[in-house]
Amino acid sequence: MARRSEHTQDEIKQMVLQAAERIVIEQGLDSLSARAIALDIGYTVGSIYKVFDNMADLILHLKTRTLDDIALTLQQALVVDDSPQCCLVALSKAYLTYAKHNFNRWQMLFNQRQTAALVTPDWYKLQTAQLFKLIEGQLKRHTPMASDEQAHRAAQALWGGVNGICYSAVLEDVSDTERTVGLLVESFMRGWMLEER
Amino acid sequence: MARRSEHTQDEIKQMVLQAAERIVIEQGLDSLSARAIALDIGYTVGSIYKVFDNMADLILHLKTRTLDDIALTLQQALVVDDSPQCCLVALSKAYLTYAKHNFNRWQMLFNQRQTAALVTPDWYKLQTAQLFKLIEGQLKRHTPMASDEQAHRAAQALWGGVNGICYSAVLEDVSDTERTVGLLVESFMRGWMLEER
DNA sequence: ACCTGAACACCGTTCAAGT
DNA sequence: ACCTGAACACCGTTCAAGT
Repeated sequence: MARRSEHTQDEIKQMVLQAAERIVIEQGLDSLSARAIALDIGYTVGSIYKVFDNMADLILHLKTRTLDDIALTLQQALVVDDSPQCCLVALSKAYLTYAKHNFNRWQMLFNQRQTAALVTPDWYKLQTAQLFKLIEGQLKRHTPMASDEQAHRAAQALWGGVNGICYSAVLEDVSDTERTVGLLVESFMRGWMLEER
Repeated sequence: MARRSEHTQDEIKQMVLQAAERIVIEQGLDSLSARAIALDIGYTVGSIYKVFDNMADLILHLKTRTLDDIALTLQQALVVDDSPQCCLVALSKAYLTYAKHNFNRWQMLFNQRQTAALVTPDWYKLQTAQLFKLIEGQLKRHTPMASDEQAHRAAQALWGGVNGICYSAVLEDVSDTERTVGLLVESFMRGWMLEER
């Protein structure tokens, strides 16, 4: 069989990613399979393994795309003139909205399906770190005298917290999560500010 | 084939749960399969489907056991005479320690593998709600004038937050999570207390 | 009645063999 | 060189047939 190559390997890679993303968005990560992707792009499974090491590798690349998407959404939620506190509330609510509107993609980020075996590569860690940098920036704007280490830890606490609320909100369809997230951010900021430093 | 029944259905159910739990603890949820359980208890897969609807149902029962275990651990972390704030810090750190020491079981709680299809039954929701009640209790002890609704929302924010930090701590092996959790709880409490009510 | 064994429709992954 | 098709070792789930 085989056929004259109609696509470069790089084109196939992009086709695989797009098809996989569509499946995740429409049916969730559990429905993602190499065979489903192959069917979608008109190749056979073997071709997928030419451009990705395995499914875990592919999923990691899907996650990266989603992280990019989230970073973009958060950037757009920032209004330059607003106070740091307002910005942090805005970022949190934008994140929550993203999680609700892109449920399957967002949830994929926290699903360890097979990925557990994989060592998280540095470029992925760097990317999640960049999301935290966004929070750190606002915290340092809010409390300029905070050290890098303090701002870093506070960002970890605050954003980790926001993420946790989103998670339980979505898993246990809790209502009125916007207010809960708002309460966390505002209480935390008020209390953090007052910490002896 | 078939053989004279050596165990009641209820005994088999317990054997299945115990074997499944062992597999999850030792190898993680990804390694759990009906065949592996069957092999372990000396029956065939068919027997599992006599006592559980499907794997999702079985996993839900495993989750319940873990939630019970966590509730017990948290109860033991409480020292009656301590201040509410100290209790909340103690609860959070006990939870974090549990998550680290029982990684596979704890992570199972947040894995939606197949379970997504299932509607979360009320008894499961009630059980998670009871964990939150533990937090709510301390919050009301701390600020007796808070309404039920306020204490509930604060518990949601605070415990959701603690959980989120545990999650990112464990996924991205962040170090020094104890201090980050401490910072969240202490800052939140300080800020919550000062909220106009 | 209880349990088995085999089947069905799926997986991820590999690789000899075709073009 | 590129791609296929079939294979291998797994899944979850069902159910006729044995005891």
